[in-house]
Formats: sequence, C-alpha cells, structure tokens
Amino acid sequence: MDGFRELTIGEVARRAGVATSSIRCYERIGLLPQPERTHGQRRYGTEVLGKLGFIGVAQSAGFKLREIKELIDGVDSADGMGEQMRSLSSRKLEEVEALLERTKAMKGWLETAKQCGCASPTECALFPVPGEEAADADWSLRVVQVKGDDCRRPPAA
Amino acid sequence: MDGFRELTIGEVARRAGVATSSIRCYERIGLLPQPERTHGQRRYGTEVLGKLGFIGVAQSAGFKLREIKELIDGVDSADGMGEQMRSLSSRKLEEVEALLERTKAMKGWLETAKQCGCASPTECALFPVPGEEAADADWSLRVVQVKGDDCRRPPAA
DNA sequence: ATCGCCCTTGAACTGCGCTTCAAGTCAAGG
DNA sequence: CCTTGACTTGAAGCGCAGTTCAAGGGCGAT
Repeated sequence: MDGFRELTIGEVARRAGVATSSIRCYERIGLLPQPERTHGQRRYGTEVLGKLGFIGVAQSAGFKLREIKELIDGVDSADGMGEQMRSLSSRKLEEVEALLERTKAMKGWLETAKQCGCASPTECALFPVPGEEAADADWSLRVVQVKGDDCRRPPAA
Repeated sequence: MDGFRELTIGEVARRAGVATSSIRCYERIGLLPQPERTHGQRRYGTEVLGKLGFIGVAQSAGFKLREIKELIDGVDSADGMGEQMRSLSSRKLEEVEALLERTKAMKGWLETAKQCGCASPTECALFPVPGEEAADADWSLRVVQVKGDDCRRPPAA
C-alpha cells in the first residue's frame, strides 16, 4: 500500500502543503533522508508525508530545524523511541511550557491594547516607564500585570 | 527631572537591558529618533527608556520591528493611540491565538512522547501517516488528538 | 602625557529558513 | 520533431534582528 515509493517531489509538496524547495532544503540539512530515485528524480513513499507533518507541527511550536533533526535522529537511530527521545522531549517540554506562558502574556497585552482608550503612551499602563534604579526592568512581567479593560496608569502614588 | 538628556548610550543600554548595538540599530531603522549629541556622542533623556521598554514588550508580543515602527509613528503623530494601534493589535491577537493553539498541541505531543513506549515510529500514533487523498492534512489537529498515555496507533480498522 | 575607558562610524558578518535563479535533463503528447 | 512541464543542480539572494570589527576620537585620572 505504501511500499511503492512512487511520489514525485512535486506530489509530495502538494499533498504535504510545503514547497518543493523546502523539501530539498530539509534533505540538504539531513532532516529528510536521501530518497530513492528514478531517472535521477526523487521518489518518495507516503511515510515522508508523516515526517513532513511532524516537522511542520514541531516548527510551529517553536522548534528549530536543528532540534527537529535531533528528535528525528533519536527516533530513527537509537533503540526505537528510546531514552534519547524521552529525554529530548522532557527538555523541550520545559521550553514549550515557557513559550506557552509568554504567549498567554502576549495575548493578555494585546487584548488590553485592543480596547485601550488612552490618549498617549504616557498615561497608559501598557507602556511603563522604568525607575531611575531599574537596571534590569522585567517588562514582560509588568505587562502581565495589566488586567481588566482599564489600562490607565495609576496616578504615581 | 528628565530634561537633562545626559545619558550616554552605554548607560541607556545598561538601564534598559539592551545592547548598545541594538540601540544604534533601532536608530538606523527609524525606531528611535536621532538623539542630541555632545562631542559627537549620543545623549539621551530618560524617556528613551520608556520607548525601549515598549519596543521590548511589543517584540515579545510578536510584533516585528517594522510593525513597532508603525505603532510608534502612529502614536507619535496621529490622534494619540488611535485606530492604528487597535487594528494592529486585533490582527496580532489572531496570530498569537493561533500560536497558542499550536504550542498547546506541541505540549500535548511532548507529554505523550515523554512516556511513549512504542518500539518504532511505525506503530506510534505520534507519527501519523496521511491517507491517499489528504491534500491538505491538518497535522497540528491530528497531533492534538493524541491523548492519554497510550500512543500506540489503533490497528487500522 | 600616557593610560584606560567609553564613545564614533560603516561595512561586513551571523543564523535561520527558506526562495529564486540559471542551465540543464527527461518523458510524454500533439 | 518540437513543445510542454516536471524534474535536476549549486549558488546566490532575501528578510529579520541584530553583532562584530577595524580604525579612530575624546576625556578624566595618575
């Protein structure tokens, strides 16, 4: 059913929803294996679609291609989906959880900004001004503190 | 209090927590105005710290520097923080919400992968294989469907 | 006056993830 | 036969967000 390996790069690109140039690029950097060839042209089996799908998901979650390569290599080479896979996933999970938090913070900021009625950044809590001593102001955390739909800066008490 | 404009670029960099090279870069692309100078050296007032803070926040909210420039130009010139701000935020909000979904999907995937006992990707539902007709397979949604701690692929019924 | 330190410049470089290009091969269809 | 269309290659280019570098200026302190 899928041992035919008869898909051309163009067909793979169409079905996976990526550009042929991306596929060749992935091959170049070792993300995809060298496929078999007919008349010099790449021939793929359908399993490459799964791999491309995985690459897409991982990418959209913020993995770099190098990291995706690590993941794929771990799965392909080691003892099945062994320790390598699990430890990589554990490590990545922490990063993804951090990304999740940051993304939630951004969402909050944008929701406030969407309905902000402030006349200028000077009066708006979305745009804080650091104190004299603030050497390492943590802007992203300050922004998270903006809640509700009133983003006016509290009158500096 | 802040009309002195006596901060050097190094001091601004330290207090805002960015590199001097970034500040010059922002100036180059019009994100920051040309500051006054003494002996050829840039001299800033403290209000630049607010601007840099804003740039940082907006960046972490997913805005590109070009978009941030749009925002700043809009705030500085037009009717306060007007329509431009709100429409850009609305647009960005959609993007961030999509990112949020993808990140959640990846988190689910990684959590499953962390405790996956499958011997090979072939038997594992974490690596789906698309059907013959799937021209626009929605991988991110498929991955979300992997729930619980058993990631074995259901025997193709 | 010499040292150390901070500042200046433009150009080039980095890393990432592709995309585009020129020049060529091959098989099928009219 | 000739065209069409999909494929091949390596190299170069792009957009982004900076960083690094060489070569030099100026100032306060010792």
